[in-house]
Amino acid sequence: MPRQVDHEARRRHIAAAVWRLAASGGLEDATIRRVAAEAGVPARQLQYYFGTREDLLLGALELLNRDGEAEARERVAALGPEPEPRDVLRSVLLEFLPLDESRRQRHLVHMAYFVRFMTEDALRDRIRDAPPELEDLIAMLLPEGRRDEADFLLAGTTGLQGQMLLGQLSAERAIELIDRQLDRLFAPMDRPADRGL
Amino acid sequence: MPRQVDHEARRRHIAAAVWRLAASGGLEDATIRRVAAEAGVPARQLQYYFGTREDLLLGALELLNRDGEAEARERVAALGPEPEPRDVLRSVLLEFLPLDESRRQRHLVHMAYFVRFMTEDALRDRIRDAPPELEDLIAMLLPEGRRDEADFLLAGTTGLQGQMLLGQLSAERAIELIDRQLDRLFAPMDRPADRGL
DNA sequence: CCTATATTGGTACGGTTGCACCATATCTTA
DNA sequence: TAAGATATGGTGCAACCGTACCAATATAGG
Repeated sequence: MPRQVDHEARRRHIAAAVWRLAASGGLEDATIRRVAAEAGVPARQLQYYFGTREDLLLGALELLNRDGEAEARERVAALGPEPEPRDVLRSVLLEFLPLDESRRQRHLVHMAYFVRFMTEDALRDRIRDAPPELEDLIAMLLPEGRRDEADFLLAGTTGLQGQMLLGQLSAERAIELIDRQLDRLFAPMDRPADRGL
Repeated sequence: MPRQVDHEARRRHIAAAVWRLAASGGLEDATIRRVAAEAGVPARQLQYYFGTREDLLLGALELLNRDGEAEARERVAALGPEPEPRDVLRSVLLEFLPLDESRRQRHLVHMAYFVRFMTEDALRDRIRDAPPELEDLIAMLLPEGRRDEADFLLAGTTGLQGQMLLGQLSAERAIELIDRQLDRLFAPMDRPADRGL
């Protein structure tokens, strides 16, 4: 057999080029030739490692998500051995905000894929399976597991994400808004649970 | 002078074709030739009424926003002469949800423009001026004008919009979640304002 | 060493893109 | 009616697109 090459590494290298282009100009900028130039490899290599352009975009998205989940898990783990539920929840929510370049680019790329998510059935199915567990997790971390508050909390966080990406909202303000909601939801229970349930 | 033509009507007719294409396949599907075919006019006409493709996309967006604002104002006005603040607020928030085909298409198109909003400076400036007044309005409609709650309420609503567009959330559930938040924020004030301020 | 095969390179093709350009038609005003 | 501005139509061009195809290379197993 001929030279063995680390496929995973090469795919990741190419995928990173897709991310950069998609984040700055949308999916339409991620053409095969442009991605190849951005990655510094011959265009033919993209064909070899990903196949068609559709496969390239899908593959790049999958790698992005994998990286994102790993990063998120890492940050939650960094909270220590037995973290407070509130801290875990806060960490999970903050994962949705573009607080560093890594997260910013990731969310930017997700936005670029958004329209395709909605119209192309292949993508649509893939996304409709994951998120219920996320809402479940948030509800579990909330005192008394208030589902309505959990759902709106998550929605609010993704809303803040959008405003931050548009430059309408500072990181400090976004975090402050989330902390205010957490203050309320984790408030001492010596009164009738302010209408959240 | 020659035949006079209703420019505004023609531009709107063409813009509607842009919306349909952008809503179903993203901005990259809104090529000059495709838009022309969708609108049933020669491609040359797009050049005449909009100029370059960039101008076409910008013009189509502007018409979309104008239509959206008009529709929203109409629905608020339909509440009657002296509506309750809560009803006005609810109406404003529901305007962000894709509750009918008109709003659904409008928000879909906005998503298609999203990445460009973030990167192209021309668009970026245009969007950074409008929204503060919206948050102000919401805060004003809220009892005691709690700014933090107002901001998070708007963020939450746009978050629900995204989930609905992805088919993850039903209209009923989204409205229910908003109404729960309104229940809480408009709750009687016989106790110390549940930590919102 | 040698050969089978994983990997790379380069290119060519049919199709589409945005746009500039030229000619024509149509109608209002002078 | 003459004329000139407004509006329309069609075509051509250079650039780019995705991808199929063919050749060359390099290396691991025999």
